[in-house]
Amino acid sequence: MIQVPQYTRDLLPADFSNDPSAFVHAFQRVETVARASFHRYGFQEIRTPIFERTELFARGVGLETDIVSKEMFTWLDRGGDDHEGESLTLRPENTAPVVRAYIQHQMWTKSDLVKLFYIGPQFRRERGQRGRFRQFFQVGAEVLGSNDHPAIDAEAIEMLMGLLAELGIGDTELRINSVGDEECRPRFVEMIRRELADKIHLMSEATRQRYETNPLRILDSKAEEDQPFIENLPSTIELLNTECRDHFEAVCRYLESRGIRFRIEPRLVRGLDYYTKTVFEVVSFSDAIGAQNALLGGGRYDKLAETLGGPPTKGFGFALGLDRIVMALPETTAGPGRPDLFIVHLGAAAFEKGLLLAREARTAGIACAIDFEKRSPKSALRLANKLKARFALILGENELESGQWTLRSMADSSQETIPASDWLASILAAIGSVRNAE
RNA sequence: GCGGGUGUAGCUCAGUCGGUUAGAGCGCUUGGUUGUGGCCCAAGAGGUCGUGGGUUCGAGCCCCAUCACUCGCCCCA
Repeated sequence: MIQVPQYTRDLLPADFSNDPSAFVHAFQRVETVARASFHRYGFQEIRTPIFERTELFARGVGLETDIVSKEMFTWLDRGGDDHEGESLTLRPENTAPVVRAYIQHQMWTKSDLVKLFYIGPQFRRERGQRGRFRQFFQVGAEVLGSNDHPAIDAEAIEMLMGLLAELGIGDTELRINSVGDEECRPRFVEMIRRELADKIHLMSEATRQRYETNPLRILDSKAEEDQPFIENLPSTIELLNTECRDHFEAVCRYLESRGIRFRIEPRLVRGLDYYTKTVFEVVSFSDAIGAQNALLGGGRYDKLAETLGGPPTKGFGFALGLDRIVMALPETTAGPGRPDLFIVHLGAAAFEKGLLLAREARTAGIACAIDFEKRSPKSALRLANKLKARFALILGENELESGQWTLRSMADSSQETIPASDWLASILAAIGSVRNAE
Protein backbone atom coordinates (compact mmCIF):
# COMPACT_ATOMS: atom_id res chain seq x y z
CA MET A 1 0.00 0.00 0.00
CA ILE A 2 1.28 3.43 -0.91
CA GLN A 3 0.90 5.81 2.00
CA VAL A 4 1.37 9.54 2.40
CA PRO A 5 4.98 10.67 2.62
CA GLN A 6 6.53 10.65 6.07
CA TYR A 7 5.17 13.25 8.48
CA THR A 8 2.49 14.42 6.07
CA ARG A 9 -1.18 13.63 6.34
CA ASP A 10 -4.51 13.77 4.57
CA LEU A 11 -7.11 16.20 5.82
CA LEU A 12 -10.37 14.33 5.51
CA PRO A 13 -14.13 14.79 5.71
CA ALA A 14 -15.26 13.80 9.19
CA ASP A 15 -16.92 10.67 7.79
CA PHE A 16 -13.56 9.15 7.00
CA SER A 17 -11.50 10.15 9.98
CA ASN A 18 -11.68 9.79 13.72
CA ASP A 19 -9.14 12.53 14.28
CA PRO A 20 -10.94 15.87 14.67
CA SER A 21 -7.67 17.75 14.27
CA ALA A 22 -7.53 16.49 10.67
CA PHE A 23 -11.10 17.32 9.68
CA VAL A 24 -10.98 19.32 6.51
CA HIS A 25 -14.07 21.16 7.58
CA ALA A 26 -12.38 22.51 10.70
CA PHE A 27 -9.70 23.98 8.46
CA GLN A 28 -12.33 25.51 6.22
CA ARG A 29 -14.04 27.10 9.19
CA VAL A 30 -10.86 28.75 10.44
CA GLU A 31 -10.09 29.97 6.95
CA THR A 32 -13.56 31.43 6.55
CA VAL A 33 -13.43 33.26 9.86
CA ALA A 34 -9.91 34.50 9.11
CA ARG A 35 -10.88 35.77 5.65
CA ALA A 36 -13.77 37.75 7.10
CA SER A 37 -11.46 39.20 9.73
CA PHE A 38 -8.81 40.16 7.18
CA HIS A 39 -11.49 41.82 5.13
CA ARG A 40 -12.61 43.98 8.07
CA TYR A 41 -9.03 45.03 8.71
CA GLY A 42 -8.31 45.90 5.10
CA PHE A 43 -6.10 43.02 4.02
CA GLN A 44 -6.20 41.61 0.51
CA GLU A 45 -5.32 38.06 -0.44
CA ILE A 46 -2.13 37.14 -2.27
CA ARG A 47 -1.13 33.71 -3.56
CA THR A 48 2.52 33.16 -4.27
CA PRO A 49 4.05 30.05 -5.86
CA ILE A 50 4.48 27.05 -3.66
CA PHE A 51 8.14 27.00 -4.64
CA GLU A 52 10.61 29.80 -5.14
CA ARG A 53 14.21 30.27 -6.07
CA THR A 54 16.29 28.98 -3.18
CA GLU A 55 18.14 32.25 -3.03
CA LEU A 56 15.00 34.02 -1.79
CA PHE A 57 14.98 32.06 1.45
CA ALA A 58 18.74 31.96 1.79
CA ARG A 59 18.88 35.74 1.73
CA GLY A 60 15.51 36.50 3.28
CA VAL A 61 15.25 34.04 6.12
CA GLY A 62 18.96 33.76 6.78
CA LEU A 63 21.58 31.15 6.05
CA GLU A 64 22.29 30.39 9.68
CA THR A 65 18.70 29.65 10.59
CA ASP A 66 17.68 26.05 11.18
CA ILE A 67 15.01 26.45 8.56
CA VAL A 68 17.42 27.28 5.77
CA SER A 69 20.39 25.27 6.91
CA LYS A 70 18.66 21.94 7.36
CA GLU A 71 14.91 21.99 6.86
CA MET A 72 14.26 22.99 3.27
CA PHE A 73 13.08 20.76 0.45
CA THR A 74 15.47 21.94 -2.22
CA TRP A 75 16.23 20.53 -5.64
CA LEU A 76 18.08 21.48 -8.74
CA ASP A 77 15.71 22.05 -11.62
CA ARG A 78 16.82 20.48 -14.83
CA GLY A 79 18.12 22.99 -17.33
CA GLY A 80 16.54 23.53 -20.72
CA ASP A 81 15.35 26.44 -22.74
CA ASP A 82 17.80 29.19 -22.06
CA HIS A 83 18.02 28.46 -18.34
CA GLU A 84 20.77 26.66 -16.58
CA GLY A 85 19.44 24.32 -13.93
CA GLU A 86 18.54 26.49 -10.99
CA SER A 87 18.04 25.69 -7.34
CA LEU A 88 14.40 25.72 -6.28
CA THR A 89 12.84 25.25 -2.87
CA LEU A 90 9.39 24.46 -1.52
CA ARG A 91 8.51 27.50 0.54
CA PRO A 92 9.25 26.98 4.25
CA GLU A 93 7.50 30.22 5.14
CA ASN A 94 5.57 32.86 3.26
CA THR A 95 6.90 36.23 4.41
CA ALA A 96 9.88 36.30 2.09
CA PRO A 97 7.74 35.35 -0.93
CA VAL A 98 5.21 38.09 -0.13
CA VAL A 99 7.95 40.68 0.22
CA ARG A 100 9.43 39.39 -3.02
CA ALA A 101 6.09 39.95 -4.73
CA TYR A 102 5.82 43.40 -3.17
CA ILE A 103 9.14 44.30 -4.73
CA GLN A 104 8.59 42.55 -8.03
CA HIS A 105 5.28 44.30 -8.63
CA GLN A 106 6.44 47.61 -7.18
CA MET A 107 3.41 47.75 -4.96
CA TRP A 108 4.64 50.88 -3.22
CA THR A 109 3.78 52.82 -6.35
CA LYS A 110 0.07 52.14 -5.81
CA SER A 111 -0.19 52.59 -2.08
CA ASP A 112 2.11 53.63 0.73
CA LEU A 113 0.59 51.02 3.01
CA VAL A 114 0.08 47.56 1.54
CA LYS A 115 -1.77 44.95 3.59
CA LEU A 116 -1.70 41.41 2.26
CA PHE A 117 -2.75 38.04 3.64
CA TYR A 118 -2.16 34.48 2.50
CA ILE A 119 -3.47 31.03 3.30
CA GLY A 120 -1.59 27.99 2.17
CA PRO A 121 0.75 25.08 2.73
CA GLN A 122 4.36 25.51 3.82
CA PHE A 123 7.05 22.86 3.85
CA ARG A 124 9.84 22.06 6.26
CA ARG A 125 11.83 18.88 6.38
CA GLU A 126 11.45 18.27 10.10
CA ARG A 127 11.09 15.16 12.20
CA GLY A 128 7.37 15.36 12.86
CA GLN A 129 5.42 15.06 16.09
CA ARG A 130 2.11 16.28 17.44
CA GLY A 131 1.37 19.62 15.79
CA ARG A 132 4.37 19.50 13.49
CA PHE A 133 4.25 18.27 9.93
CA ARG A 134 6.39 18.47 6.84
CA GLN A 135 3.51 20.05 5.00
CA PHE A 136 1.66 22.38 7.31
CA PHE A 137 -0.74 25.22 6.73
CA GLN A 138 -0.30 28.83 7.63
CA VAL A 139 -2.61 31.80 7.60
CA GLY A 140 -0.49 34.90 7.60
CA ALA A 141 -0.43 38.57 6.80
CA GLU A 142 2.07 41.32 6.08
CA VAL A 143 1.82 45.08 6.41
CA LEU A 144 4.34 46.79 4.14
CA GLY A 145 5.09 50.43 3.56
CA SER A 146 6.99 53.46 4.68
CA ASN A 147 5.45 53.61 8.13
CA ASP A 148 6.52 51.63 11.18
CA HIS A 149 4.02 53.17 13.55
CA PRO A 150 3.61 51.04 16.69
CA ALA A 151 -0.15 51.16 16.20
CA ILE A 152 0.37 48.98 13.14
CA ASP A 153 1.88 46.30 15.34
CA ALA A 154 -0.83 46.66 17.95
CA GLU A 155 -3.64 46.61 15.43
CA ALA A 156 -2.42 43.37 13.87
CA ILE A 157 -2.12 41.76 17.29
CA GLU A 158 -5.56 43.04 18.17
CA MET A 159 -6.94 41.36 15.07
CA LEU A 160 -5.24 38.09 15.97
CA MET A 161 -6.54 38.05 19.51
CA GLY A 162 -10.00 38.82 18.19
CA LEU A 163 -9.70 35.98 15.74
CA LEU A 164 -8.76 33.53 18.47
CA ALA A 165 -11.69 34.73 20.56
CA GLU A 166 -14.05 34.38 17.64
CA LEU A 167 -12.90 30.82 17.16
CA GLY A 168 -13.48 30.09 20.82
CA ILE A 169 -9.83 29.44 21.55
CA GLY A 170 -8.98 30.30 25.13
CA ASP A 171 -6.28 29.32 27.58
CA THR A 172 -3.57 31.15 25.67
CA GLU A 173 -0.86 33.64 26.45
CA LEU A 174 0.46 36.48 24.32
CA ARG A 175 4.19 36.99 24.70
CA ILE A 176 5.97 39.99 23.34
CA ASN A 177 9.49 41.35 23.15
CA SER A 178 11.67 43.67 21.13
CA VAL A 179 14.85 42.47 19.49
CA GLY A 180 15.90 45.99 18.57
CA ASP A 181 17.51 47.12 15.33
CA GLU A 182 20.95 46.99 13.76
CA GLU A 183 22.18 49.44 16.36
CA CYS A 184 20.95 47.42 19.35
CA ARG A 185 21.99 44.01 18.10
CA PRO A 186 25.72 44.49 18.55
CA ARG A 187 25.07 45.63 22.10
CA PHE A 188 23.09 42.45 22.80
CA VAL A 189 25.81 40.32 21.32
CA GLU A 190 28.50 42.17 23.19
CA MET A 191 26.60 41.87 26.47
CA ILE A 192 25.94 38.16 26.01
CA ARG A 193 29.53 37.42 25.09
CA ARG A 194 30.83 39.46 27.98
CA GLU A 195 28.49 38.01 30.59
CA LEU A 196 28.93 34.42 29.53
CA ALA A 197 32.61 34.44 28.64
CA ASP A 198 33.74 32.66 31.78
CA LYS A 199 30.69 30.38 31.98
CA ILE A 200 30.24 29.25 28.42
CA HIS A 201 32.19 26.04 28.94
CA LEU A 202 29.52 24.96 31.47
CA MET A 203 26.69 25.43 29.01
CA SER A 204 25.06 23.15 26.44
CA GLU A 205 26.74 22.20 23.22
CA ALA A 206 24.20 24.06 21.10
CA THR A 207 24.74 27.15 23.16
CA ARG A 208 28.52 26.94 22.85
CA GLN A 209 28.03 26.73 19.12
CA ARG A 210 25.76 29.76 19.07
CA TYR A 211 28.16 31.70 21.23
CA GLU A 212 30.24 31.91 18.09
CA THR A 213 27.66 32.03 15.33
CA ASN A 214 24.49 33.63 16.70
CA PRO A 215 24.73 34.66 20.37
CA LEU A 216 21.26 36.17 20.39
CA ARG A 217 19.70 32.77 20.03
CA ILE A 218 21.28 31.68 23.31
CA LEU A 219 18.55 33.66 25.02
CA ASP A 220 15.82 31.22 24.13
CA SER A 221 17.82 28.08 24.76
CA LYS A 222 15.66 25.45 26.41
CA ALA A 223 18.56 23.38 27.66
CA GLU A 224 18.15 22.68 31.36
CA GLU A 225 21.76 23.40 32.21
CA ASP A 226 21.65 26.81 30.50
CA GLN A 227 18.73 28.21 32.45
CA PRO A 228 20.56 29.50 35.56
CA PHE A 229 23.00 31.45 33.42
CA ILE A 230 20.36 32.84 31.08
CA GLU A 231 18.13 33.96 33.91
CA ASN A 232 20.94 35.99 35.39
CA LEU A 233 21.62 37.90 32.19
CA PRO A 234 20.61 41.55 32.15
CA SER A 235 17.40 42.21 30.24
CA THR A 236 17.92 43.07 26.59
CA ILE A 237 15.15 45.62 26.89
CA GLU A 238 17.52 47.76 28.95
CA LEU A 239 19.94 47.77 26.04
CA LEU A 240 17.53 49.01 23.39
CA ASN A 241 18.34 52.38 21.91
CA THR A 242 15.89 55.19 22.47
CA GLU A 243 14.04 54.71 19.22
CA CYS A 244 13.47 50.97 19.68
CA ARG A 245 12.61 51.39 23.29
CA ASP A 246 10.04 54.11 22.59
CA HIS A 247 8.59 51.95 19.86
CA PHE A 248 8.33 48.93 22.13
CA GLU A 249 6.76 50.90 24.94
CA ALA A 250 4.26 52.41 22.53
CA VAL A 251 3.26 48.99 21.25
CA CYS A 252 2.72 47.86 24.83
CA ARG A 253 0.68 50.96 25.60
CA TYR A 254 -1.49 50.43 22.55
CA LEU A 255 -2.13 46.86 23.60
CA GLU A 256 -3.02 47.93 27.12
CA SER A 257 -5.40 50.59 25.84
CA ARG A 258 -7.19 47.83 23.93
CA GLY A 259 -7.45 45.69 27.02
CA ILE A 260 -5.20 43.04 25.51
CA ARG A 261 -3.28 41.05 28.11
CA PHE A 262 0.29 40.13 27.35
CA ARG A 263 3.50 39.12 29.00
CA ILE A 264 6.78 40.81 28.23
CA GLU A 265 9.18 37.97 27.55
CA PRO A 266 12.70 39.39 27.35
CA ARG A 267 14.02 36.05 26.18
CA LEU A 268 11.69 35.70 23.24
CA VAL A 269 13.90 35.60 20.14
CA ARG A 270 12.47 34.23 16.97
CA GLY A 271 14.32 31.80 14.77
CA LEU A 272 14.22 33.88 11.63
CA ASP A 273 16.94 36.43 11.11
CA TYR A 274 14.80 39.15 9.60
CA TYR A 275 13.03 40.35 12.71
CA THR A 276 13.63 43.82 14.12
CA LYS A 277 11.95 45.55 17.05
CA THR A 278 8.66 43.84 17.89
CA VAL A 279 8.51 40.07 18.10
CA PHE A 280 5.60 38.13 19.59
CA GLU A 281 3.92 34.78 19.82
CA VAL A 282 0.81 33.21 21.27
CA VAL A 283 1.09 29.87 23.02
CA SER A 284 -1.75 27.57 23.97
CA PHE A 285 -2.08 25.66 27.21
CA SER A 286 -4.79 23.41 25.84
CA ASP A 287 -4.43 19.71 26.60
CA ALA A 288 -5.26 19.04 22.98
CA ILE A 289 -2.03 20.70 21.90
CA GLY A 290 1.23 18.80 22.03
CA ALA A 291 4.58 20.07 23.13
CA GLN A 292 4.66 22.35 20.10
CA ASN A 293 2.36 24.92 21.60
CA ALA A 294 3.04 28.08 19.59
CA LEU A 295 -0.21 28.84 17.79
CA LEU A 296 1.09 31.87 16.00
CA GLY A 297 4.07 34.14 15.87
CA GLY A 298 5.40 37.16 14.10
CA GLY A 299 7.02 40.52 14.34
CA ARG A 300 8.49 43.51 12.62
CA TYR A 301 11.07 43.27 9.84
CA ASP A 302 12.26 46.68 8.72
CA LYS A 303 15.29 45.51 6.73
CA LEU A 304 13.92 42.52 4.85
CA ALA A 305 12.85 44.34 1.71
CA GLU A 306 16.27 45.91 1.31
CA THR A 307 17.93 42.55 1.92
CA LEU A 308 15.91 41.23 -0.99
CA GLY A 309 16.92 44.09 -3.25
CA GLY A 310 13.89 46.31 -2.78
CA PRO A 311 13.56 49.88 -1.53
CA PRO A 312 13.75 50.61 2.18
CA THR A 313 10.42 49.32 3.50
CA LYS A 314 8.99 48.82 6.92
CA GLY A 315 7.25 45.54 7.48
CA PHE A 316 5.18 43.79 10.08
CA GLY A 317 3.75 40.32 9.76
CA PHE A 318 2.65 37.15 11.43
CA ALA A 319 1.68 33.59 10.70
CA LEU A 320 -0.80 31.27 12.38
CA GLY A 321 -0.21 27.56 12.39
CA LEU A 322 -3.53 26.35 11.04
CA ASP A 323 -2.88 22.76 12.08
CA ARG A 324 -2.34 23.87 15.66
CA ILE A 325 -5.25 26.30 15.65
CA VAL A 326 -7.50 23.45 14.61
CA MET A 327 -6.16 21.30 17.44
CA ALA A 328 -7.01 24.08 19.88
CA LEU A 329 -10.59 24.55 18.62
CA PRO A 330 -13.04 23.90 21.42
CA GLU A 331 -15.41 21.69 19.48
CA THR A 332 -15.41 19.75 16.29
CA THR A 333 -17.65 21.43 13.83
CA ALA A 334 -19.76 19.02 11.88
CA GLY A 335 -19.28 19.53 8.21
CA PRO A 336 -21.99 20.31 5.72
CA GLY A 337 -23.06 17.68 3.25
CA ARG A 338 -26.43 16.91 4.72
CA PRO A 339 -28.81 16.36 1.81
CA ASP A 340 -32.16 18.09 1.71
CA LEU A 341 -33.59 15.38 -0.46
CA PHE A 342 -32.88 11.71 -1.08
CA ILE A 343 -34.50 10.12 -4.11
CA VAL A 344 -35.76 6.59 -3.51
CA HIS A 345 -36.25 4.91 -6.86
CA LEU A 346 -38.07 1.62 -7.22
CA GLY A 347 -37.66 0.05 -10.63
CA ALA A 348 -35.77 0.93 -13.78
CA ALA A 349 -38.19 3.57 -15.01
CA ALA A 350 -38.18 5.31 -11.65
CA PHE A 351 -34.39 5.32 -11.64
CA GLU A 352 -34.25 7.01 -15.03
CA LYS A 353 -36.82 9.55 -13.90
CA GLY A 354 -34.97 10.06 -10.62
CA LEU A 355 -31.73 10.92 -12.37
CA LEU A 356 -33.44 13.75 -14.22
CA LEU A 357 -35.24 14.94 -11.12
CA ALA A 358 -31.94 15.07 -9.23
CA ARG A 359 -30.56 17.38 -11.86
CA GLU A 360 -33.58 19.66 -11.66
CA ALA A 361 -33.50 19.72 -7.89
CA ARG A 362 -29.80 20.56 -7.78
CA THR A 363 -30.25 23.29 -10.33
CA ALA A 364 -32.93 24.73 -8.05
CA GLY A 365 -30.44 24.83 -5.21
CA ILE A 366 -31.51 21.68 -3.42
CA ALA A 367 -28.81 19.39 -1.99
CA CYS A 368 -30.07 16.20 -3.55
CA ALA A 369 -28.74 12.66 -3.20
CA ILE A 370 -29.51 9.66 -5.36
CA ASP A 371 -27.65 6.40 -5.39
CA PHE A 372 -26.98 4.04 -8.21
CA GLU A 373 -27.84 0.70 -6.66
CA LYS A 374 -31.02 -1.27 -7.08
CA ARG A 375 -32.34 -1.21 -3.56
CA SER A 376 -35.33 -2.34 -1.64
CA PRO A 377 -37.35 0.50 -0.14
CA LYS A 378 -36.06 -0.55 3.25
CA SER A 379 -32.45 -0.43 2.17
CA ALA A 380 -32.94 2.87 0.34
CA LEU A 381 -34.50 4.51 3.37
CA ARG A 382 -31.77 3.14 5.60
CA LEU A 383 -29.31 4.90 3.37
CA ALA A 384 -31.37 8.09 3.40
CA ASN A 385 -31.35 7.92 7.15
CA LYS A 386 -27.61 7.36 7.33
CA LEU A 387 -27.04 10.40 5.14
CA LYS A 388 -29.32 12.41 7.45
CA ALA A 389 -31.47 13.46 4.51
CA ARG A 390 -34.28 15.79 5.45
CA PHE A 391 -36.76 14.35 2.98
CA ALA A 392 -37.09 11.28 0.84
CA LEU A 393 -38.85 11.47 -2.49
CA ILE A 394 -40.31 8.04 -3.14
CA LEU A 395 -40.75 7.15 -6.77
CA GLY A 396 -42.29 3.80 -7.61
CA GLU A 397 -44.61 2.41 -10.20
CA ASN A 398 -47.66 3.73 -8.36
CA GLU A 399 -46.27 7.22 -8.33
CA LEU A 400 -45.19 7.20 -11.93
CA GLU A 401 -48.59 5.98 -13.06
CA SER A 402 -50.68 8.35 -11.00
CA GLY A 403 -48.46 11.38 -11.29
CA GLN A 404 -48.85 11.75 -7.53
CA TRP A 405 -45.48 11.36 -5.84
CA THR A 406 -44.69 10.60 -2.25
CA LEU A 407 -42.62 12.96 -0.14
CA ARG A 408 -41.55 11.54 3.21
CA SER A 409 -40.26 13.64 6.07
CA MET A 410 -37.36 11.77 7.62
CA ALA A 411 -37.76 13.61 10.89
CA ASP A 412 -41.28 12.53 11.75
CA SER A 413 -42.06 9.85 9.16
CA SER A 414 -45.03 11.80 7.86
CA GLN A 415 -45.76 11.48 4.16
CA GLU A 416 -47.57 13.70 1.79
CA THR A 417 -48.59 13.34 -1.80
CA ILE A 418 -47.28 15.95 -4.18
CA PRO A 419 -48.33 16.42 -7.79
CA ALA A 420 -45.71 15.68 -10.41
CA SER A 421 -46.64 18.89 -12.19
CA ASP A 422 -45.65 21.02 -9.24
CA TRP A 423 -43.12 18.83 -7.43
CA LEU A 424 -40.24 21.30 -7.16
CA ALA A 425 -42.36 24.01 -5.57
CA SER A 426 -43.81 21.51 -3.10
CA ILE A 427 -40.38 20.24 -2.10
CA LEU A 428 -38.87 23.69 -1.85
CA ALA A 429 -41.71 24.73 0.43
CA ALA A 430 -41.23 21.67 2.63
CA ILE A 431 -37.47 22.14 2.83
CA GLY A 432 -37.89 25.83 3.57
CA SER A 433 -40.19 25.26 6.52
CA VAL A 434 -37.98 22.51 7.97
CA ARG A 435 -34.85 24.60 7.68
CA ASN A 436 -36.52 27.47 9.47
CA ALA A 437 -37.45 25.17 12.29
CA GLU A 438 -33.96 23.67 12.65
C1' G B 1 20.17 14.60 13.62
C1' C B 2 19.06 12.20 18.76
C1' G B 3 15.79 9.52 22.40
C1' G B 4 11.08 6.82 24.18
C1' G B 5 6.43 4.17 22.92
C1' U B 6 3.15 1.27 19.81
C1' G B 7 1.99 -2.25 15.59
C1' U B 8 -4.07 -8.11 16.11
C1' A B 9 -10.73 -7.05 11.29
C1' G B 10 -12.41 -0.70 7.91
C1' C B 11 -12.20 1.84 13.33
C1' U B 12 -11.35 1.29 18.89
C1' C B 13 -9.31 -2.59 21.36
C1' A B 14 -9.18 -7.72 24.23
C1' G B 15 -6.26 -12.08 23.68
C1' U B 16 -4.53 -15.69 30.58
C1' C B 17 1.50 -19.49 31.96
C1' G B 18 3.68 -20.13 24.84
C1' G B 19 -1.08 -24.83 23.52
C1' U B 20 -5.33 -26.94 19.23
C1' U B 21 -10.44 -23.51 14.82
C1' A B 22 -7.62 -15.63 16.91
C1' G B 23 -12.29 -12.65 19.70
C1' A B 24 -15.58 -8.28 21.24
C1' G B 25 -17.86 -3.53 20.39
C1' C B 26 -18.68 -0.09 16.50
C1' G B 27 -19.11 0.12 11.20
C1' C B 28 -20.61 -2.65 6.63
C1' U B 29 -24.20 -6.26 3.87
C1' U B 30 -28.70 -9.01 4.28
C1' G B 31 -33.07 -10.62 6.76
C1' G B 32 -37.16 -10.09 10.67
C1' U B 33 -43.73 -11.46 4.61
C1' U B 34 -46.69 -7.37 -0.30
C1' G B 35 -43.27 -0.65 -1.39
C1' U B 36 -41.02 2.44 4.10
C1' G B 37 -35.41 4.52 7.84
C1' G B 38 -33.83 5.22 13.10
C1' C B 39 -34.51 1.28 18.28
C1' C B 40 -34.33 -3.98 18.85
C1' C B 41 -33.22 -9.11 17.24
C1' A B 42 -30.73 -12.57 13.87
C1' A B 43 -27.36 -14.04 10.12
C1' G B 44 -23.18 -12.88 7.00
C1' A B 45 -18.76 -10.74 4.87
C1' G B 46 -14.13 -9.07 6.55
C1' G B 47 -7.41 -11.23 9.46
C1' U B 48 -0.53 -13.64 5.60
C1' C B 49 -1.69 -11.04 14.12
C1' G B 50 3.40 -4.78 10.25
C1' U B 51 7.58 -7.64 7.69
C1' G B 52 11.81 -11.08 7.85
C1' G B 53 14.59 -14.37 10.62
C1' G B 54 15.42 -17.17 15.32
C1' U B 55 14.15 -20.25 19.88
C1' U B 56 10.51 -24.28 20.66
C1' C B 57 7.08 -30.42 19.75
C1' G B 58 4.16 -25.84 19.30
C1' A B 59 4.75 -18.41 18.69
C1' G B 60 -0.34 -13.20 18.24
C1' C B 61 2.56 -14.01 22.98
C1' C B 62 9.71 -15.05 23.94
C1' C B 63 14.54 -13.17 21.22
C1' C B 64 16.98 -10.39 17.06
C1' A B 65 16.58 -7.40 12.88
C1' U B 66 13.74 -4.29 9.85
C1' C B 67 9.75 -1.11 8.36
C1' A B 68 5.76 1.97 9.62
C1' C B 69 3.31 5.01 12.86
C1' U B 70 3.47 7.89 17.24
C1' C B 71 5.31 11.00 21.35
C1' G B 72 9.39 13.92 22.96
C1' C B 73 14.40 16.67 22.21
C1' C B 74 16.15 20.32 18.76
C1' C B 75 13.60 24.06 16.08
C1' C B 76 9.27 26.40 14.69
C1' A B 77 3.54 27.89 13.27
